[in-house]
Amino acid sequence: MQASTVREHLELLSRSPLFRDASQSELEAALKVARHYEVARGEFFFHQDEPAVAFYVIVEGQVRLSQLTPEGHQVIIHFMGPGDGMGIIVALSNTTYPLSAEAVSDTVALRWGYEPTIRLMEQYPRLALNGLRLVAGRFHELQNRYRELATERVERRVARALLRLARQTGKRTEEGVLLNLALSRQDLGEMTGTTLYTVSRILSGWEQDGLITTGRERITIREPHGLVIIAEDLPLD
Amino acid sequence: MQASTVREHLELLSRSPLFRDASQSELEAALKVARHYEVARGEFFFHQDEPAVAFYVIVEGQVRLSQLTPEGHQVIIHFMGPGDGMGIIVALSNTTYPLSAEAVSDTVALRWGYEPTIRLMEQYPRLALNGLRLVAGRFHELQNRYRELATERVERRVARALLRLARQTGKRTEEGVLLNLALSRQDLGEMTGTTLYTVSRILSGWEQDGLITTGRERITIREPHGLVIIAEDLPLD
DNA sequence: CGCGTTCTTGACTAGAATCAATGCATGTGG
DNA sequence: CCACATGCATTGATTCTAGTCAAGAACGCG
Repeated sequence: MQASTVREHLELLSRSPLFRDASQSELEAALKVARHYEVARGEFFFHQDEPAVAFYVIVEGQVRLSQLTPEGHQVIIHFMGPGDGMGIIVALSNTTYPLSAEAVSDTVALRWGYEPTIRLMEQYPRLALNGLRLVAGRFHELQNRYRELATERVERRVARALLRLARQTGKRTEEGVLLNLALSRQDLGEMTGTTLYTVSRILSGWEQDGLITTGRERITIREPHGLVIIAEDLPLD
Repeated sequence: MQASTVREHLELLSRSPLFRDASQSELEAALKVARHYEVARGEFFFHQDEPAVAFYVIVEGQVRLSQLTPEGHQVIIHFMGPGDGMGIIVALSNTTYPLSAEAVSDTVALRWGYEPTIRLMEQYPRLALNGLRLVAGRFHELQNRYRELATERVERRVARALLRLARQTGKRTEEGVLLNLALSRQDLGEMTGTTLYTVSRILSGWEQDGLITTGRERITIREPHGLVIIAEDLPLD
């Protein structure tokens, strides 16, 4: 690896929540046992139910985490971008991956195997604690989405999903906030526990109201505030 | 604390997943910084959105973990019994509890504060790793339930919930497996993301088919196999 | 330009929520 | 021990959200 790349990676790691407050030497020790790993668009980092042998921190690109039901329905659990870690939890628990990780664009990541990770964590307990914290946040989020799914209407869930995506991967344009991500109606349905038809109807409605503009696998949010009103079920003024 | 109690606690901890493979000295160190904690039926260990200051391992009794939506709907996330740990995740991430923990029967627990826990974990990385593993399992389960909620019908979800509860707190009787837990239709609804009316209708149906017998806050499963068939959507033979 | 996706829209249906009335247990106090 | 209050459970009638199915339009790519 080139020196400049190493420096970039160190820089990225230091900004990644997993390595928060880690010293320079810890970062270097971690990076030393990491492998550079590239995955092309459409390829998988790992599949559901495979034994978990490694965890990854994304350097560049975007990854979709999804679960497949025995009946063949897909459920999208999360999208991830640079700095995010995948599989941290399971790589340490010696089980199988509970979901599949697919690159939705060409993706570069750092990869840690099981043994090195364990050694690293035992040596630097801070990393294990950070891992726990990180997982805590993810857990927290999943619980909230579980609650949403149990108690809220589809329209609110879709509104929330869009706002979340906007925060994660939104890109300001003069039109509004563009979701910088190939995102089909099907995908949105799988994220919110509904069908592509219902999503289509909802988006059409919002487009009529001027809240968003849509295209094939493209959505721009013109009035984030309007979506917030729907997501939070506020009275319209 | 009496010596016999200490011995019991050590015994319990050694069987608790959090302290799996821990040495006797680790257990003793952990127990030394723990506090005995009792909560009467109907009282709370902690409430949602309070700052997380401690985690607990249940010694005796049963605890219901639930979330309250801004609109006032309640969602039951989990029931816990002896040996289970609550708040492990958040107590280490210095945030707030994402849910409330209510004792559904008089409950005895061990309690660890934030500082001692951190020190313990830094000293014995194994505990942090175990914590991670534990959370991984819980995470895994929550993901599965999220997927269920997104893709499955109410009847299947209720069937699964009953089977889960039977595994956790079931008690064999000559009638079948009794759910040893005051469990109202409302509770079941909040566990499965539906209403008490729908639950009532479903249970009535199953009772007609001879799968279960019900009473006020009491359910006995006569034909677990029948429920499995519904839960897994197997063809009936 | 033709082809495969993705998206839209309409008609219909079904599953489940909501509302309302009533029936049962359980525990309480006279 | 009975009358009563309270909370839990059942059931029916109705409504409505969202799923299903079908047909065709729009888009982007080779």
